[in-house]
Amino acid sequence: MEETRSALAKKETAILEAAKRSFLARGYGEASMDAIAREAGVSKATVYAHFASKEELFGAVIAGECERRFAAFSARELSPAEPALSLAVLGRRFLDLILSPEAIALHRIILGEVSRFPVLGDVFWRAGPERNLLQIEAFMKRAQSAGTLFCGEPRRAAEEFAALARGELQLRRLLGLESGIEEGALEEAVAAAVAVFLRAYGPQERVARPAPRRQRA
Amino acid sequence: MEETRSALAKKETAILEAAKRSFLARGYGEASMDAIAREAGVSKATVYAHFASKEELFGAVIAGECERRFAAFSARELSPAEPALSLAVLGRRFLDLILSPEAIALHRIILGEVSRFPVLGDVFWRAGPERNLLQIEAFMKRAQSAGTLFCGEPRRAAEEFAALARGELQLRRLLGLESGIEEGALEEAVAAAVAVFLRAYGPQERVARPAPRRQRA
DNA sequence: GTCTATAATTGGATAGAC
DNA sequence: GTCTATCCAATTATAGAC
Repeated sequence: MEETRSALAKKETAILEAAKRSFLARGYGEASMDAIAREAGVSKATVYAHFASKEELFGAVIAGECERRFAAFSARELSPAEPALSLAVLGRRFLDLILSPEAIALHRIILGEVSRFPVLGDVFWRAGPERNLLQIEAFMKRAQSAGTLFCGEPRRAAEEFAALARGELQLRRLLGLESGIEEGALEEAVAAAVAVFLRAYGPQERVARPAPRRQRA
Repeated sequence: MEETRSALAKKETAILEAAKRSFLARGYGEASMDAIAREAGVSKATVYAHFASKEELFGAVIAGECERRFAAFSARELSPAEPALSLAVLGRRFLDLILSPEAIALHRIILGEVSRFPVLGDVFWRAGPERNLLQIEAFMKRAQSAGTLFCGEPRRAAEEFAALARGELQLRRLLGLESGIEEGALEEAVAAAVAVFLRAYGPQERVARPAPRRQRA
């Protein structure tokens, strides 16, 4: 019995793995059930014994991948006492997550297919961006309570921080530009995002700036 | 002769228009040359007389659409004397451009197909985001010269402002969430982006904030 | 250049034996 | 559940007449 269940599970896993590779590499349209079956080492009929259609297999792959990829993101242990440091760690974690080649591939697929499978939009949003934002928001709230950040609504601040950290990096990766990973550039981007965020909401007092020149009345 | 040229141009235009509608609505994979020819009112052979392949037609459509859509964006006439006002106009213009249904559809297609047609990444980047950023950067430079903004490198500031204005709005549209256009929300998003940008780089003097509580040594 | 008709291939899905 | 073999629809691309 266990042997049987194990064998079944193995085949299903193999199919899902092969499907994941095919879909992420080639997109829904170009991935073929033939190729998936071949790569999984089973016949096409077996694939259809486990998944009623190509669309269902696709949905299972994408939903699983969304859940798996974004589950680990957390800001719980970051201390609000030193916002500069914690935000830098948080920003770096965020970028590592959304810029990974797998996340980029997943992102591309979902955006490319969301008009055909509208439910993917919800699934992805809730599993990915929304979860990230909730974590960041929780940190903002703690920092505000601790008196180390002054950012008004934590949710809005979380979106602003995420937007600053992302900058144009994510879009450039999605477009296939600068696939080469420049470690220094990532650190620099995070540092810049933290700097501007703290200029706006940080605790430091700032010196007055020269008043703008005015036309005479 | 003119009749002939006009007729030829008309057919080519009709093909391009039909192809644009098909590709933007259904994506590359699901759009068929049959449907495009039918919708353009010509035979499939005529389509192939003008464009050697489906890929070539797709490339022509996308490149043309990128150029056409983003060409008008400009910040040249915005005055740097009143950064709050000008940034609000600029941000609103930016959002109107990138959130339009046509831009969203174009974005989806390109991200979905860029792994198959890598050149699309460059074409889109240069025609769209890069052009927008150059306009914004030019404004930042002028405002900095005028002494109304203090933002360091204008290019970085431009990316930050664009990121703040975009926030999560663009992603949510791309994912098909909140397709309903809420006019108020747009204005609010722009106002928030301008506010945080000016908190970081604006000319206003700011009051000191209470120092964070510290642990005793 | 344009059309009709068709070739050639591909890919999703299934029948039937085991 | 799994396999082999096959059906059927759709699609890209082209041949040949005008």
